[in-house]
Amino acid sequence: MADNMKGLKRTHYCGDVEGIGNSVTVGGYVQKIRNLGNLIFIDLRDRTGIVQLAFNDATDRTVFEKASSCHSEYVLMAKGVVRERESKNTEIKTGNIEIIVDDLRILAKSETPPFEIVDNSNTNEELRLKYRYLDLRRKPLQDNIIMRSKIAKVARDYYYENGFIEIETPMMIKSTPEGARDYLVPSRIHQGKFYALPQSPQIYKQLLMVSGYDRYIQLARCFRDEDLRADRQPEFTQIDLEMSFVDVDDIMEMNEGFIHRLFEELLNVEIPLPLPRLKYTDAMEMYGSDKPDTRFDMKIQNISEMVKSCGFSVFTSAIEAGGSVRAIVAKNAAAALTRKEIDKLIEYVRGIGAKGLAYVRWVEDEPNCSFGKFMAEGELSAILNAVGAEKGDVVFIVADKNSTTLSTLGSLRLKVAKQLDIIPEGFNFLWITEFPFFEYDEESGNWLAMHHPFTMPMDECLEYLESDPAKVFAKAYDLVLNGTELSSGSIRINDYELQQKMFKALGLTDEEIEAKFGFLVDAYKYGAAPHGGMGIGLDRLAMIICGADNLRDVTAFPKVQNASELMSACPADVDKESLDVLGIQIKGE
RNA sequence: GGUCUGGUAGUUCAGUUGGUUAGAACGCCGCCCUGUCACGGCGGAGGUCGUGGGUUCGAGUCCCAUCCAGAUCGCCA
Repeated sequence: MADNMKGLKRTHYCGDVEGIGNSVTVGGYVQKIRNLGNLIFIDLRDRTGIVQLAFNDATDRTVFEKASSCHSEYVLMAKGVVRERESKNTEIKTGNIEIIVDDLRILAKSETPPFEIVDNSNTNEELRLKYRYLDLRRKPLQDNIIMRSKIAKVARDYYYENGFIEIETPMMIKSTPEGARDYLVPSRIHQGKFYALPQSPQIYKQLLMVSGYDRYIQLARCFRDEDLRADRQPEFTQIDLEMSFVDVDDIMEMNEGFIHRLFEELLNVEIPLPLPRLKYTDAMEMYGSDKPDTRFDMKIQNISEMVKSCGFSVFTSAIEAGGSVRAIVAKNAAAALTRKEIDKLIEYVRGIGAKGLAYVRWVEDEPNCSFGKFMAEGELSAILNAVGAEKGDVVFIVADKNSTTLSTLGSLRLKVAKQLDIIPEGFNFLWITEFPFFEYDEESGNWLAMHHPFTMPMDECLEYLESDPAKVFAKAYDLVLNGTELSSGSIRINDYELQQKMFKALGLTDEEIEAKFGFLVDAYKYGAAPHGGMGIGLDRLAMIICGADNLRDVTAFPKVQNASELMSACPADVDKESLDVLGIQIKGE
């Protein structure tokens, strides 16, 4: 039987113990025992840190015996007097003191854990996830979870102070088949019908604007039944907000204020405002990505003009077909990128859809060029000169249709930068603005909405809505941090007539409109102020602030790559009776 | 869904060309130790080599299948 804590009340967290001569009571887990025979030290750990308990000849014999019976991860409460350590430990906050214990309670014993609870655990993550409740005892993980809580607090503080109202929207909603796949929820009283878990509270927050709540915020749980990534979990949290009587700049300004405060309060980092902005089209031209990592340069350069009449048919035929030839320059990379490394990169770009990769590796006096024999006298040096390449650099060139050229070089730019380890530390924010409204779908030959169909086109684009969809840009904006899309938002259409026009432009019939968005469209018949908003990915924000490279490290109970959770082993089978009640039959059974 | 990588004591790993009793460190257990903080010393236990087939006189090692985990592309705002 374990002891109880009768008569004891915790006075300090382990990491906060101080004041030589004070009588203190602490509680925590046994991190480490050093038993020297007639002298025992126990490192006691709680979420704030570690304090050393000491048991020696001044200690009561029963207490001493009890201390010597302790093992790793036992849960203890100890009362005693703080005194100075004979030799200090400079590694920890409480390293100058220890507690001479006169009352020790073993509140819970522990089996030897399947892995050691230490800061630098390199235990296989699979095992740690199975015993997540033990993994969560480790300080690095506790620090992340606590940091995440602080982010949530700053968000609430900031937006509340700016007049936002927190409103919960439903978790069980109508499935709206657009974008990602929904998780469906069956119901006993509606056999054959399903709720869906929200991919975002989008429609509800717009309705809240129709209802006049003016400024809404929610730390909203969202769900998407898609494959996972390091920065993608099937359930995640958005700092979701919506504002009325605003245009693009108002929303950006409000959220820049949050970013600034967040980094100042939590990391003591000053983020200069306003945050830089880049139009979508320019981002694609320069970085081949709508979420460029702008912590390093290596911009994409268009050399189509220079090579359109050169002797290399790969270049010329790409241009003749309406495509382009573009290059990036990896400065001082020739030594690091050997032929073998470059061959791997060529293989990589083929894997992501490019036909090939031309390169110039300038390591000796004469540049080594993969297409040199096709170039006339002076052509190569003209190119190198134009892209700003010097001895020691490597130039990569892709010739293809524009979208492939840009996306390939965009990915390659990131890959090469990581490989060369030239990405500096820091927090680099960037707004991407003026997204194209429509996206041409080559398969169906239709123009599809790039964002959701309630996004407001830019004022000056309205006239092209029917005549020239390619010229229509949206009042949509993404916030990018270090190459990660942190947030996405837009101004919504608040005009019923315009919304109808928009649906027509997207080729939706009245029946489809009614079935998909009936109640939302109807709501706008009754008047809505101009409004818009965005959702900031709390998980991704936490990941970057904590310096983690995976969402699992900032999520208390994360899912693994196949969307299952290893600790509880879910999803799981349910018994036949439960399915019968729901009127569900599993295919093949 | 495709491609790639990994799975050997509790943990992290090593394991030669296929060869007889599968090793190390940490952890764990026992004994000793009064100033440790990676405590130290002596001793000990601990393995269905992910799983199932196959090749072979013989498989941790080779082949096939499968499960689990990760990375990446597809997918995804």
